[in-house]
Amino acid sequence: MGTRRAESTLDNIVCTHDFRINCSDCRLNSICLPIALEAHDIDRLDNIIQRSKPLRKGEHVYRESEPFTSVFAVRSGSVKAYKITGDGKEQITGFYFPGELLGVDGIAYYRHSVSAKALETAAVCEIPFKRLEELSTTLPSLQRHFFKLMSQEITQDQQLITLLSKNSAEQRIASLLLSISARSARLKLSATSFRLPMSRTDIGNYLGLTVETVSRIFSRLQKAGLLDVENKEIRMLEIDKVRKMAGI
Amino acid sequence: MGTRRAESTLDNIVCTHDFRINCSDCRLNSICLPIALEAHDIDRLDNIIQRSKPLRKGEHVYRESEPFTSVFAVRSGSVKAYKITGDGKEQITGFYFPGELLGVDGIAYYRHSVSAKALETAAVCEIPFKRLEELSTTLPSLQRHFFKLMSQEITQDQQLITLLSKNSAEQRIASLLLSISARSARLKLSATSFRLPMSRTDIGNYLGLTVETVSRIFSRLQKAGLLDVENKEIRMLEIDKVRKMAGI
DNA sequence: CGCCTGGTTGAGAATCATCAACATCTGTGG
DNA sequence: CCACAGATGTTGATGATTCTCAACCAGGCG
Repeated sequence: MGTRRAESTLDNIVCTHDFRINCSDCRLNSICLPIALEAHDIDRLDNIIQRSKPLRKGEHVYRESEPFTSVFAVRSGSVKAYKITGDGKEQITGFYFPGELLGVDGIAYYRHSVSAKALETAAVCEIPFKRLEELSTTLPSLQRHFFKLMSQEITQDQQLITLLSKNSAEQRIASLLLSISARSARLKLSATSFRLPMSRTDIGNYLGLTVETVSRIFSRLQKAGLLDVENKEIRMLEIDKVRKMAGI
Repeated sequence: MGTRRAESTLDNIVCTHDFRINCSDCRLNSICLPIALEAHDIDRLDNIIQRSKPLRKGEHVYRESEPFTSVFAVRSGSVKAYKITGDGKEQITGFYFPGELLGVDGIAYYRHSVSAKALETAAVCEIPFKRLEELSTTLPSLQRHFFKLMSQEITQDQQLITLLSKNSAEQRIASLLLSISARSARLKLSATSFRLPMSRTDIGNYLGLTVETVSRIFSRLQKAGLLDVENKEIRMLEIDKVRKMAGI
């Protein structure tokens, strides 16, 4: 009951105290921004990146409608992006894990179109966009990589659109679990055992479901023997069946 | 019964026969790609743009998983983007009207992640991406404009996500109508009277609803006096009530 | 300890999907 | 120009999924 499975949490993959580590040494650099760069170009990028202090749970990386000045890479922990709709409701548009880039939504209008806040203790790298833009003009591979990241954001959003438009509650949950599983694996962590950093309410919000439905489906999947759910700790016992359920 | 309201169709705003018109003379240039450019820079962009022959209804601009080489600007008519999901279903991810850019989804993996086909007779400008990229490095305002367009795509997708996640069938339809109304207005056409280029099935697919539900809601809005629906011709009689219904 | 937030479970209600029948529109060939 | 066929759209009856409301439980923190 009281035991924690801390070894599987996503927020421990880099030491959060040593936030001065630079891009060349960062163990995330194979999935983060500089993937396409040569060593000496990484240093040039490294010079413009600002490493911020760890954020505590609930603290904002940036807020909707704030002037857009930077994009951010998650170093540890996790972040949710959300916007407040016309009628005051929250809509979560994405969850971001270590190595993932957030904030590109702000480029269009020089303002952030969503807010981003830490789901747990988290650290982010801040990359001033103006300087990134300047650097891009002299480093074509950086420009290309940056285009690629924005395009990935589009592809992801479109996947979510499909999920919301066509799939049942069960399929949505299964897909989210598989997505988090894949990201956990990308970080060299377990693909079958991980901790959900977000609340059930957040999951429901993101997937267009109510908390109750989310809760019921977790229970159902557990009863069916596909999952072992213990609060936020998830163990996927039958990942193939989960895949099938998600429609893959 | 037999009378057409052809004056309001979106596909007539430029002469589809004269597809050799260049960017400087194009009446869409204030909303299309070169918005941020000086006259002599527009010429440089103009040189790399290829104008294609008009597409007939159902013809593809590009197909999912084809190698990505170009982005496209709609000159006349309209286009839908869609992808085929794992289990063989179609999911429409967007509708594109004159002056709008499509194809940026392909940048990430050098392949198109969706297919795009003409909803009616349509003409598009093809912009080879490689040359656009090269030109971008010497024209910062073009690079910035291009970032902006990709970012807009993200913002739009996120709006659709919110729509699908939080809103009722009635609200989704109302929102789509308002979106098309706004785009019609941007093309200097009527904001209250326009022709829907897509089928009811397409609308349902895009909004995550069945055809029947779409049809019923059109009927309901007509009975309530908010709309005048005559097949694909829409007249918005009470646009403020539609706005309220959409939650704006 | 008790409060408060977050999560679970149940019963009933609402929305939307499904199935089915029918109407209308489009375009093709006579 | 008409007739027909297939596609597209409308309407109704029924049913399933998910939401809403409500009660209850568990864990974390002052």
